Amino acid sequence: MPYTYLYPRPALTVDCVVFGLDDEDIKILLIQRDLPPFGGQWALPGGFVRLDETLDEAAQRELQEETGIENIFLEQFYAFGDRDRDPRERVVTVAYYGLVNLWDHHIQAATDARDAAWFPFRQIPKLPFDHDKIVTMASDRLQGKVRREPIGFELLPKKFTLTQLQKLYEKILGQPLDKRNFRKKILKMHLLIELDEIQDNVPHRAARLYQFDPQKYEALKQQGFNFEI
Amino acid sequence: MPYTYLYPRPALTVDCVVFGLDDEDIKILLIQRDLPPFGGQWALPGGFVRLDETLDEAAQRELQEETGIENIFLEQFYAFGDRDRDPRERVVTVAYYGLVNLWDHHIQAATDARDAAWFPFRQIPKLPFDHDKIVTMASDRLQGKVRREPIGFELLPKKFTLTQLQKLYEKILGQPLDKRNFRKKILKMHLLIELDEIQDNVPHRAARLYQFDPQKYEALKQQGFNFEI
DNA sequence: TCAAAAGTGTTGATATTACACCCATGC
DNA sequence: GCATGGGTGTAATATCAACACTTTTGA
Repeated sequence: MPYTYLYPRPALTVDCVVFGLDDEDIKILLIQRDLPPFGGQWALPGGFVRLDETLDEAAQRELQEETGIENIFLEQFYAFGDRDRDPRERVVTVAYYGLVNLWDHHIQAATDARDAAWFPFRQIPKLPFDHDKIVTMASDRLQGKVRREPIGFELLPKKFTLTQLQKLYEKILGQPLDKRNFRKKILKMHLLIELDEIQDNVPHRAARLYQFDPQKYEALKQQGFNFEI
Repeated sequence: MPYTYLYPRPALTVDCVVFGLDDEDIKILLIQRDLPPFGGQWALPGGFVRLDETLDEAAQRELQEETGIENIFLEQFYAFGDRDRDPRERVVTVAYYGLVNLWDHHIQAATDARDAAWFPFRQIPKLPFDHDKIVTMASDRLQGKVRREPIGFELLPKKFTLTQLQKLYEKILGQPLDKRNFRKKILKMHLLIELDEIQDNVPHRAARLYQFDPQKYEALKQQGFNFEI
């Protein structure tokens, strides 16, 4: 069922750079392409935008279809439109970055993908198209975002310790942080609710648990408060 | 000469939010649409992306065609893809913001536009499509950009005074800055070359002229220097 | 009693803000 | 001599970076 237009149009796709965190390295989600071009190669999940969905919806859908991951934090960051970025024809892609923790999200390959897997960020294979460029830019944007907006909390369980939070920031920012200074800075923002609970079943002194207070954050933001780590 | 595809495609356009500075307010460049939809209304310059040009090229071309402004600083900032943003059909637009000074760039209406004109930023008419949203987001992005990258210098003549520079930042940021602190901060960066020249033909004490040093900036940036005002 | 991580303050350096007067020039 | 903008310094405060030991707990 062909579609005809008066003028030629580029194809429009979305691509997703999803960063994943577990106890170790930061990882990135790739799929093994099933179809040409670059069949068999590992690449970013993504695909064509349909007429009945927004760009954000297209990104969430493609991610779900190709990797099984649903309903995660995804933010659009750039449209890549170089002439020859796709060997088949002119394709413009709108790129998203996302962030998930690896405990809550299990991947499974599906549509158009033989396989889906997490790769340690420093050991990503050479990617097809301009996906290397997309990944680099996504990483930069994520770092900026995570410093300026409290999105890191989405990766932790509801109740978490300050050390867990610090480790998370160290992994995303790729640098160690001073424990005392980190705690001072975070607590001074008054965005965390100190709970009357402590860790359970740990083979050492149990740490106090905290909870992020999104309402407080929204309220402070109204007043011009700037989150910054 | 119709073009046929196997699957339907959204149309792809670019739109430009160009901010202009002169001695007074900050202004924004609009065109009066000649064709439907919204013929006769003021809107952002922009148009369809061709197959043989990158997104950046499309933005520069449309701007040139519709307003006569050429070869300016333009940066892509977001793709807008809501389903009903265009009443005709599904159109995704990649939006750019730009910055020019009003002395060097004279506008003239052309293709698809009856007229082109600068509107004071606070007196923009109601715009069609989702152009209001695009303008708001462009303004936010521009402010972030101008604080973190020395793009403000592009708006001044090659040789400028510190007061000119300060006035420029005050207009873009929409807030007054302290003269002594501003000068301290700027000079401490060592990005300005102090010239042996002073202003000419001014009815008061002539101010020293400075010049921005882009090479120095690139060198410092390599070393992790962060421009920030 | 040992291992493992939790928790906690101070100090010096640096950056930020607020603020007011004299200077040079052209008219 | 006056109007106009040019140019300059300091003190108080806030922020940031560096740094090490004691505490608690379970095994």
